[in-house]
Amino acid sequence: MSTLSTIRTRAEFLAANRGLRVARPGFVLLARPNGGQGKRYGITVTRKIGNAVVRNRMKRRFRALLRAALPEKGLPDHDHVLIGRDRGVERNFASLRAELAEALELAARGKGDPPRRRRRR
RNA sequence: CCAGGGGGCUGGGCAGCCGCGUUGUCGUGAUCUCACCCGGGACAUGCAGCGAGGAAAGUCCGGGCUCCACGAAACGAGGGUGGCGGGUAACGCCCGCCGGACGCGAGUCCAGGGAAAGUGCCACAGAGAGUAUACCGCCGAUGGAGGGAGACCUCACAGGCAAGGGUGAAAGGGUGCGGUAAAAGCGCACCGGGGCGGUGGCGACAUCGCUCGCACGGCAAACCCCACCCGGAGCAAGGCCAAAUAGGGGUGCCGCGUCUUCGGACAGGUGCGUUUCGCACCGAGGCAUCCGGGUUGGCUGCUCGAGCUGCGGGGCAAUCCGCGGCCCAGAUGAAUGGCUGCCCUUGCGAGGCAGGUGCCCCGAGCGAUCGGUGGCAUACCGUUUGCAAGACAGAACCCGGCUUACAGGCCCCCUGGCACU
Repeated sequence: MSTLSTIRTRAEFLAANRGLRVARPGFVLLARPNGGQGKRYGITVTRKIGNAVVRNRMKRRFRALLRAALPEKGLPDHDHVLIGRDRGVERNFASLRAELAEALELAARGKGDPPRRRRRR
């Protein structure tokens, strides 16, 4: 039973940004292989979304989503990062759940939007 | 009942399923580890306890704590505070009181020391703005000119005045009477103000008496003066452990010794051994500065504290004292949650609906009125049902304040008005 762990350093978040990218109305899912670290997740909600109360609530709801979905549908040995979007604030929970399942499936099949940060280094 | 003033409290409730953080003389373990057992530690899991706010916010004051600096201290610089008394660890906070301004009142507001130490400023308007002034105006007693027999009249030249008009935020005390040619603290009364004294009060101050004809406009959130207070930086403070870097390069300054047959020898430096001394290595580098490279993990600080609460007592109060009880977040990409149901509050909509209310109908009664499986209406009270909404806002070392944000609800005291008894 691989336990879910979180990613927490800035470098890991930046690395995830170069992986697969699937955008949904409420959030953007990033997925990237992490070289045998198991399933890990991270959440990013920027100041643009709202004040501390709004951001914290969004993180908690995302965390609840990920804990429910990842053990079954998550990509093994990948880092999963959810980025909050404006429309995800107080979005219907069932919709979010469906969108996450959809996004994970797309990611599993290797389909995603092109990485945002194009060509660097 | 209407309008208003002051103060305090609260900040949705209950339940179910699935989760998170932390604590435990707690239980479990074919797990890992110290070191094989015992035992300890780690990890997982079960159980039990606890788990955001009144502002956790802004980071504006005051402290605790930590490190740094410092001979006590004084003076100076810089910053702050500013009626008086009290509370406090302390404060720029709080309470009470004083003074002023506003309000019919309950009450509210005040950066509220000094303008008689000095400097400075007072825009515009206005004649004049702090050495007062004279635009319009008033007078013209006195002197002058003219007239008249004279009383006196005319002129407004000398001159007198600052009452009235006008300007302004402010015009060098105010009102009234007397006085005068017209005026003026010129005189008087009252009010205001200065000085001296008495009384009351811890005090700010109040009050009374005498006295002075009035001198002292405003601004100190202008400089300034006076009194009092203040060392600096902050939990990314500070402490411990682990890991990593392995000694690279540039520039500047100083130095690079003596002998030599150029192989070395001596002097010198470093390390080791207990030492005279021996062995090994170095024999050109040293210092300063800049660049480059590496680490930016864990534990601790870290939550029991100027703590919360009940009762009793002192005090008008802020608050203090005594006794008893309680343990109440410690996260770190940052726990305290996700979903659902019922209830509560508010708003919007729907159904006349077994209630109320109004009208009608029928019946009874002389009548007030009463009765009805009766009809209609219902905006109001109520009821059923559907939908929506439930504020401001998330601890980050900890306290005491201030300020700002905030849906709704509850309680207490007081004022003015209306009505009733």
